[in-house]
Amino acid sequence: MSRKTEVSGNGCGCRPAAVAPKLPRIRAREYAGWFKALADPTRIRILNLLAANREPVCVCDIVKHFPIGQPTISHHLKILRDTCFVKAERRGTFMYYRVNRNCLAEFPQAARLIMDV
Amino acid sequence: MSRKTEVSGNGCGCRPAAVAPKLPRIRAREYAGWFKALADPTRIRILNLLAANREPVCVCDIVKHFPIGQPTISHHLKILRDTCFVKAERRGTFMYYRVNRNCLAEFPQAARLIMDV
DNA sequence: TCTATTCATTGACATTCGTCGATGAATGGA
DNA sequence: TCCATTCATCGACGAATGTCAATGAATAGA
Repeated sequence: MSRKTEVSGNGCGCRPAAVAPKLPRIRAREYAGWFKALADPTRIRILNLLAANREPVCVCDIVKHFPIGQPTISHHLKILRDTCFVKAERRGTFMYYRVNRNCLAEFPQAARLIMDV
Repeated sequence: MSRKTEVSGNGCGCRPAAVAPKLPRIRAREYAGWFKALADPTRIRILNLLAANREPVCVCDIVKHFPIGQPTISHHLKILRDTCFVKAERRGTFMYYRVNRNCLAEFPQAARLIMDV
């Protein structure tokens, strides 16, 4: 019996085999999607602006606070909408955005699952 | 006095001006860096594997649980090291990695600052 | 109906990212 | 000293990302 075919999972048997990750691939991809949506300083500050305003804010008022164009703001808002970090509602010509606090509230739970506690 | 030069911050004065984001640009960039480090399913599962193992795990044992090559695992580990999500320690030829639980513990606080609560 | 305003979408571009194969550095053992 | 093993780094590649200018869709008001 060669050393290559040993039992414990690693070649030499000098240390215990490592436990596999417990988080399913599907959920890892879901969490990664959430984090990816927040992996941009502009999106974080858009979220923070919406959170700092009690009332919903329309896109043109968001644009005023950033040095980037309106299409880019719309692009970021779409990403935040698709990950349900913000909600949108239209009033006439305007689109009013507000933060979805429930969504961010799930972060501690996600952190616990990743950290296996 | 034209409507363009009105006082309240938006052109028509029909709604209150939006409050600016409170989170400083510097901190937004810092948080985005943290989230970016977690914005990949493989890195999340590497973190979860390290968390599921009480003892530090060497790179070759990590590699066994993923369908990607060792250089790519090393690349991900470097990103997690640079953002201090994991710590490394060498023992002879081996590099042993373990999770840095303090770092993930700061997430709820970051979430609160972003959400302005 | 026509015009102005608000916002989303498209297409393009440079940059960044995830992955790989190849190679290099460090360590331990023969 | 030489070799085997472990891990990091480099160079390259395709895919995804952030940004913009231009355009389109929807709505309100004249």
